[in-house]
Amino acid sequence: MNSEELLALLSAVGHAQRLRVIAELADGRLYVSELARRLEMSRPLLYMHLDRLEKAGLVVGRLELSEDGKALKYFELTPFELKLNVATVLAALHEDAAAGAAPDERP
Amino acid sequence: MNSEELLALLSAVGHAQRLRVIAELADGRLYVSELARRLEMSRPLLYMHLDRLEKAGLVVGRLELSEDGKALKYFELTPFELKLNVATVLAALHEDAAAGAAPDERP
DNA sequence: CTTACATGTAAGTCATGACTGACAGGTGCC
DNA sequence: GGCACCTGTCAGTCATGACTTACATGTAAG
Repeated sequence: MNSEELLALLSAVGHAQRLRVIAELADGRLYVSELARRLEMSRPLLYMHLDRLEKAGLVVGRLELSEDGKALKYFELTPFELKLNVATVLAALHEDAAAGAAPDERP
Repeated sequence: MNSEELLALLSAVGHAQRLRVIAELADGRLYVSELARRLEMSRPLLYMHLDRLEKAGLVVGRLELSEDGKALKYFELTPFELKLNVATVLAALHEDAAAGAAPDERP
């Protein structure tokens, strides 16, 4: 994991609203409108947060057709586990340097 | 750990510059001006980042007098370790709710 | 055909965090 | 005194993230 991925993850989780989104999805998947109602949040705003979370790999969204033909966009949590300490930070920056110095594994 | 503390921690670490600060301090403590030079960052800016890190409990600063009487503000890393997953998030939000509902442990 | 519910996005506002430059002060050294 | 260091903070700019309102689309049910 490089620093870009690490930053995406940390800055995604490091926001009060997104913390609530994660908590709400912990019980199981939900579609966007329903989730917006539960969190009392406007849908466009929720979209942004879900975008952020999805880019960080914390949630995945899937558009589905319900039995009665309605389109519903379901989001569910991706299991994640990160041990955050000094070593993690150093490793991420280290990986950046390695990638920058040697973009390809073997010449 | 409640959500406020969790957010402080995550948003503190979740920034490229502060990642570099942490990495630089990993080798040992440094005083502000020296740290600013190494990171090629203006001192006022560095102060802000150090503030943020200190409030999150990731670093501690101590003003010391060198042998020749110069005042130096040394910063050093505080060992930290956080396991970040869904359970952590839920626990933090849970703690908020508990504190809000029952501010005192026993009546 | 209107109501109700869903997705998706564009446009614009607003607050905040990130950053700069300039200044105040203090000490030691030549 | 003047230079070379340090600490600390204020005032201001700038970019970005967070947020709202409004609209376009589609389907199903009454």
